[in-house]
Amino acid sequence: MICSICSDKAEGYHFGAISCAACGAFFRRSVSDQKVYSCSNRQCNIAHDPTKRGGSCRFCRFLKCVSSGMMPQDVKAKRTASTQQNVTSLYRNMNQSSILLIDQIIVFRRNIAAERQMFDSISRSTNRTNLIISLHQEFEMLRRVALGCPFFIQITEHFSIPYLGTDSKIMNDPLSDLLTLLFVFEACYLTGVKGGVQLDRLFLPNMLHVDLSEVLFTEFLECDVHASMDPYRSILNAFSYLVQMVSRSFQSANFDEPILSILLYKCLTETVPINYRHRFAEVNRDSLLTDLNRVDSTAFQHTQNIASQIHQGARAYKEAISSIW
DNA sequence: CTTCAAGGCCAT
DNA sequence: ATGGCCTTGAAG
Repeated sequence: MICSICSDKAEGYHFGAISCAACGAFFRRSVSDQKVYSCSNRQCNIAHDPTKRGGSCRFCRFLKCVSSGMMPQDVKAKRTASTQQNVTSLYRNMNQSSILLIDQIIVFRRNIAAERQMFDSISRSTNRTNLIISLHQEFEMLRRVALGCPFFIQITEHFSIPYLGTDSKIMNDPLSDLLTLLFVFEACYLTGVKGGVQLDRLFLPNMLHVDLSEVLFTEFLECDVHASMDPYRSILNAFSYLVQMVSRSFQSANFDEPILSILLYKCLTETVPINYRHRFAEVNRDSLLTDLNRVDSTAFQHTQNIASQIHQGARAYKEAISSIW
């Protein structure tokens, strides 16, 4: 067997890909230390070369690891090993309605994933025009799926109908705040899961991505004509914040689906304007969170921290995006 | 029991 | 920072 990253002799699977121990160790360090790499040409040769030590480009090596099938989620999966155990004991500690709610959220996220129009280019960066088009598509889809989903209807029932605006107003109604939050949530989750944290790259849910290394991001900002630089400063800040803070937290917390669902529910219900909040939703949320705290207080702490980061990130993102919407 | 793969350690 | 070597835990 040969290593699918550096073509050296492989010794078996590491984090989901056949690789040598060295590339496995490199990948593990990259993820667990949350390194950030950058490279201007992005197609360096990664072949193993015994004559030089540590010579190859880290950005490209990591990219090769990911594209060869290594999964950041698998780092720290085994030794802590609590994931599966915690999920079962989490379910044991919950009442039936909480379990049903979590299942609904899991189905909800899967429905969204199934409905989503994927851009085929996983490895090609986007430009602003593509970004705007994909945002419109994404928000239309989120709106449609969300309003067909019972738990979403429940938490929004006090305001959803009168506020169903059209595109021009989309950033100004409470529903779009929820959709923005969904979008930011999925973007940060994916960025963590796909190793975008190391690549300084924000993955959007439909697999477009935005590079944040200085040169490439400047190109992104300048690729359309009428670019007075000012409004785009906030785009850079917002995107950087999402990658550097929220995606990182997602990656290190490494939640499984039920805990992700609890986090999402917490974020969504908190995004509903305070005088429109649904009483049952509040009760449900508190119940989910106390159950989580009882079973896994570390994960509970993470949900608290990440939730507040997501709220900040969604605010920054909304501001940045509305300037180009 | 054995095997596989993850994390820790540490000389380089 | 790297990668070889060792220990550890889970799965078969």
